[in-house]
Amino acid sequence: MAVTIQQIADLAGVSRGTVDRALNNRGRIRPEVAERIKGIAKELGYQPNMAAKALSTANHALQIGVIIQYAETPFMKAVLEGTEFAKEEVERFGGHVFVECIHGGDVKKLLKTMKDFREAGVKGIALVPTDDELLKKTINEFVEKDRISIITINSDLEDTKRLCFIGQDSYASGRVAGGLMGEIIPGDGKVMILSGSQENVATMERTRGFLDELEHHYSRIKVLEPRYAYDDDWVAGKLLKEQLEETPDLAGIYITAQGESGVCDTLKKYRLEKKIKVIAHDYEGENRENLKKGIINFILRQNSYVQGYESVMELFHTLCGNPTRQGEFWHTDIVIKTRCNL
Amino acid sequence: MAVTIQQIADLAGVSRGTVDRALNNRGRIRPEVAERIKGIAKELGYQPNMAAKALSTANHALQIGVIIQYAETPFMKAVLEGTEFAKEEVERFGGHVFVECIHGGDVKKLLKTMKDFREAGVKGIALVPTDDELLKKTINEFVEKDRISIITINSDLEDTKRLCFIGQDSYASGRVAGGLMGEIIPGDGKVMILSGSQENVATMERTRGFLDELEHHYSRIKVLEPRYAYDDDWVAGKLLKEQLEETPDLAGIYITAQGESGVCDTLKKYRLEKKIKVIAHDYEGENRENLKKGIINFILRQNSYVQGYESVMELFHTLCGNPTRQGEFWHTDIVIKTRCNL
DNA sequence: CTGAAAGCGCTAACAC
DNA sequence: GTGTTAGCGCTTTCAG
Repeated sequence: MAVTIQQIADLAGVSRGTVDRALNNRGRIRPEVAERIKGIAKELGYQPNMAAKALSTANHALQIGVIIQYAETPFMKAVLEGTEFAKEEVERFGGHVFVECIHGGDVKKLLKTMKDFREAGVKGIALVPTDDELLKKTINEFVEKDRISIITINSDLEDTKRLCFIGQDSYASGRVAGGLMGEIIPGDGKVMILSGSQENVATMERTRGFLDELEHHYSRIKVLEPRYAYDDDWVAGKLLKEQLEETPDLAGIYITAQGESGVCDTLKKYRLEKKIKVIAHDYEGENRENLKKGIINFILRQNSYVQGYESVMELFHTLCGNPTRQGEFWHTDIVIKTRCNL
Repeated sequence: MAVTIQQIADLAGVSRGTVDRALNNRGRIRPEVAERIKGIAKELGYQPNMAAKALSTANHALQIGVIIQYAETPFMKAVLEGTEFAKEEVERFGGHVFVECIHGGDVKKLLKTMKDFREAGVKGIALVPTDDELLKKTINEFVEKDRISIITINSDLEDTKRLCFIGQDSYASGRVAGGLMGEIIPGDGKVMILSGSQENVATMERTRGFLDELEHHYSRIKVLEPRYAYDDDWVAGKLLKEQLEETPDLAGIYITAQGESGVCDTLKKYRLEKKIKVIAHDYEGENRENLKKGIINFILRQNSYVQGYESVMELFHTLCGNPTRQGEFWHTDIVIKTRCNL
């Protein structure tokens, strides 16, 4: 049998209520008593019973909020599937999960939703952030003043008091892309990098990883100057066309951002889809089709579903007294998809 | 607020106890009353509260057993890590998880442990099975007579009453291996398949998937007759040597089973480690080193950790009244590992 | 066959 | 500051 607060109370010669106050830093207790109780709990290896905790607090304290920006994108839709699944699980424990979708990036709406959640008594929030000073401040305020736990999904805000970040290691995934490219194109082939914009941290990191890997292990491959398509299919197609005119013997394309369909269409038009190797990110939407058809050779998946699922479950565990399970950074697997493991 | 048995009881004009008997088929209740109660529960969309269920039954009904055969192998060690993590989570809910390791394959000991678990009051068992008639019978008996839920890990016993199977789709992973090999060796290269034994279903399925993929999409690649190393490094090395004498221009090796180190050592001896591409399974033990060094080009990972973790968590959910989350087959992701995502 | 009531471990409101 | 107590929703005796 696991140790209970009653046992601690008996040993300390106090009541359950006092132990509860001590162990949960609720105040209204003499510091030296609190210390003594904590000592006994530690000695006994006390672990709170999550079922009991959930049962007794579910109706007020087990409320979790999720805020997804860019909810219209295929990628975030997969995140949402994960949160929905987690929602079901949490609600089976008597908790509540509120999911708010935001179209595109809209920090104002994000902040508004955070405040609404706080009013509603939410004790943990998982959100897809954007790099914004006011948002950072608000996060810190929520954590410190309101004791609301916050998790960043997909992109991080490192210099905040958030509980943790769940997402992919962009640099590492870029390196994986580089390693794959190195293997599948000729040793002295030419490679184009088609990126999003220089403001986007994630895609810049991917690019950096890609370059590092090729430089260190496939140094004879020639990597062309990155071009930026600003996540647009049409621009991506156009940039590729221009590149092909300059570099008719192009061997591979690494797409770090959106715009994959534009690339694939252009390749098809020029009948180059079997000749030029393509590596892209995000196993969602049209990418799946293009992978199946063999136009894209590899897709590096972010495991977005897992991000959605784990962010909610991590908050759930935290609220039930189970400390963080993975540390500050929770990097999801870099899953490589080929035509064969669709 | 979620619906509770009390609400159902009120509506049906009976007591909580009666509702409990009806909803959990405990008998000692008039059939027509039971039906009526079930009807009301359904209408109301009743979902039992897992926290309450866990709290009230933890000490007798939330006992889970895990039996791992071949526990000495690196692969199963990873499975064990997953079960240990799950164990902690379950025990935080007041449950109990007993883990029994078996050295090598030992059905007698497996059966003995199952019976011990049953005596101890265990209500769910996750086990790594071997294909054995008595084991199958015992599983069915446990499920039907003792109402103990059973999950098979890693390899399946399809024609039994087990709750589900958690493991990898061997055929699919073979196909992925084929697709990768097709990309990284020359279009008309020669490939060797180094397998375990013809009795091992999983490795035969991998081989079948590998062959299918190459035949359909890389038909000019020449696949040599499979050789069987019986999971032995020395034999594997020897078979490779023989193959190299017959086929000095070998371009790739697909290893479906154990014996990878033997292959890598031989390749190093002949200074062929950069020339011949190697694809293997199981990201554990020495394979990691050999992948890092570039001797192995790709490892297809089984996600053994996940298998261990999810098997226990699935039993936990089942015992807490949450129905199966994934269906009869729960195929874990086929994770491709390269030097870059170690 | 059915109802009543105790209890699982923890929290929170209320006394003192 | 500290103790007491009434729940949270479900299971499980024990009466009837």
